[in-house]
Amino acid sequence: MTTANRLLAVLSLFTIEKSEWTVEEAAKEIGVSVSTAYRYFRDLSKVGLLDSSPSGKYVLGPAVIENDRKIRLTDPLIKVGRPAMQRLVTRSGSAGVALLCRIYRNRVMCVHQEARVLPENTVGYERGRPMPMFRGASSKVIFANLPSRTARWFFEKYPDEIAAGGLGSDWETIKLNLRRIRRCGVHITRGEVDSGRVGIAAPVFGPDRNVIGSITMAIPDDEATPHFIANISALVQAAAREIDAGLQFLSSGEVVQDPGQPPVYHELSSSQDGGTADVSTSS
Amino acid sequence: MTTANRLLAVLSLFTIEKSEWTVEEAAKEIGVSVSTAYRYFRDLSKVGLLDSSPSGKYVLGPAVIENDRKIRLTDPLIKVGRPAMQRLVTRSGSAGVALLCRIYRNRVMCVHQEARVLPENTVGYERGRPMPMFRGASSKVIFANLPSRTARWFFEKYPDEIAAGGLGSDWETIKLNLRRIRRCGVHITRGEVDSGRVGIAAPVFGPDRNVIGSITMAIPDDEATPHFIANISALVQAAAREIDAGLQFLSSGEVVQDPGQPPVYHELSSSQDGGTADVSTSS
DNA sequence: TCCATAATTATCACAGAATGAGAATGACGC
DNA sequence: GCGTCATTCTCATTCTGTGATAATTATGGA
Repeated sequence: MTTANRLLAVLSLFTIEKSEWTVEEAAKEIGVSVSTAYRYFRDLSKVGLLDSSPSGKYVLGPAVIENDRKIRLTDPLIKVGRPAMQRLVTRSGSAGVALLCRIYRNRVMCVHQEARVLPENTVGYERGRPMPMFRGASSKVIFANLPSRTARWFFEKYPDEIAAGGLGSDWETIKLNLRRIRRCGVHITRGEVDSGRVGIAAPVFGPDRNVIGSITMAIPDDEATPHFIANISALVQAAAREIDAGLQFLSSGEVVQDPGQPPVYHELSSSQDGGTADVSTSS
Repeated sequence: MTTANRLLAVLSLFTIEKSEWTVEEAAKEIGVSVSTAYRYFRDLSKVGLLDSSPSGKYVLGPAVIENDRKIRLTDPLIKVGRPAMQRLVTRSGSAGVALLCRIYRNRVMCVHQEARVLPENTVGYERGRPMPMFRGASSKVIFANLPSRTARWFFEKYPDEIAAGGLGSDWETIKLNLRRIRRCGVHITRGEVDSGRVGIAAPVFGPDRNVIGSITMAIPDDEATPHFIANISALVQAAAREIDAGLQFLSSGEVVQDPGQPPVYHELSSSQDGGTADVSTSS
């Protein structure tokens, strides 16, 4: 255990379940003396990552919120994705919510959401909440588009979770299911994450053509007529292609220090396979 | 410079202006060898605070977003403030946005915002953006309610900024202005932060009766009739008192691990001075 | 306002851990 | 497949973080 590790371990102590720590608690948990723990807490507080609340309790500090804003404003995926998502939500005419997710250490995490009506009808894929890789449209569509050896690695590490997600128990079956999802271009699930919600997701690819995340519309059950779903599937796919293109553009034209005026994307990316959505519901 | 300090300094390198760093750049900037910088980057990436994007560039990582969610879900101020703000926005009938701000190292920062229509009409007090202490209703109302010696300390450190904020150049004048704001209970500014917007703010006090933040309605200019402002002022004050009470409640009944059902607050806090708003516009 | 108690910082000798340079490995693009 | 760049490994040296206690500073109650 190095100093840096211990310092960061302190930061990792702060969870939703236990969001307040005293210096002594943390010292015991990490395994350092109280003196050292105080130094850690002081240094972390100095940069705003921690904040001391009354009576010696510490909590996560304002720098976290500030850093979050930095990400919101600079992350290429979010920067490119936001306008695409706004268009998606508007065009869809749905009361649902659009989600932008990305891979995060064997998990999937929502990094942005857009909706016409935002009274926080909290959805399972809440922003910042790590979600499993094998449940829900947003996750599965990513899983299906991973490089095959990566998918294989997941299978060997999490066979039970994959089976529980309804993707199969043996590698051959799984491979078939994943290919089907990949071929389809979108993936649709019903009530896997939130009961009463249908998720329609398409993969998002980075400049190197590897899947890096997904974009999803989560619509209420009662909107989910076949026709509406077909419509949204096309829109979701179009948005995904739009984001792909935007990311590619950003990574090529490296001169993106101060985005004087946002780059203009094709209204409907007419690239190779951005055609009609091959709708199919999978358990 | 200690190890912890250098490690955290690396994290602080990542700003909106320069959101991508290579290991070598950072090594030079911090003043360590490349080997060491790599260790730092590795440790920070391991806990998700950094993330390596292609071609050796690093950016802030997903743990930042995750931590932000932890704060949103656990910070007492936000937890208590959110429902109060939703009610405020609904009752106000305004197309404006409600802001919850808190003190942050000689600055003021918005930690939550609510609105009926959320098409991101970005307001100056954007969530996570540190703002000056002497401009705008949200800031000034906090400044005015600081303990007098703290206010004095600010005066000695930032006399020019205070003067620029229209609060006076000499301590006597400033003291009078601050008292006036304090007495009034709300503070109203026009176009100080965003042109075309009127800010109506009330202070929020912690369990120890010290000001810890403020709650604000930022409404469009054309809504700002005297009658409407009077209305909103009362609502903002009510919301502030509601939050005070909620914080007090939380800090007393420490048994708030799993909030089975949210505590119920008085619909309109009928406490000591929660009466009519003494509306007055100041520069 | 004062004191009592807890929270936090300062001190300092020593152990041990971080450091830096360069080699070795790994990844990636062409 | 090769060349280049990114990243990790190795290891001796030394410098820095550590821990126990003391000193100081908040904090809360009477």
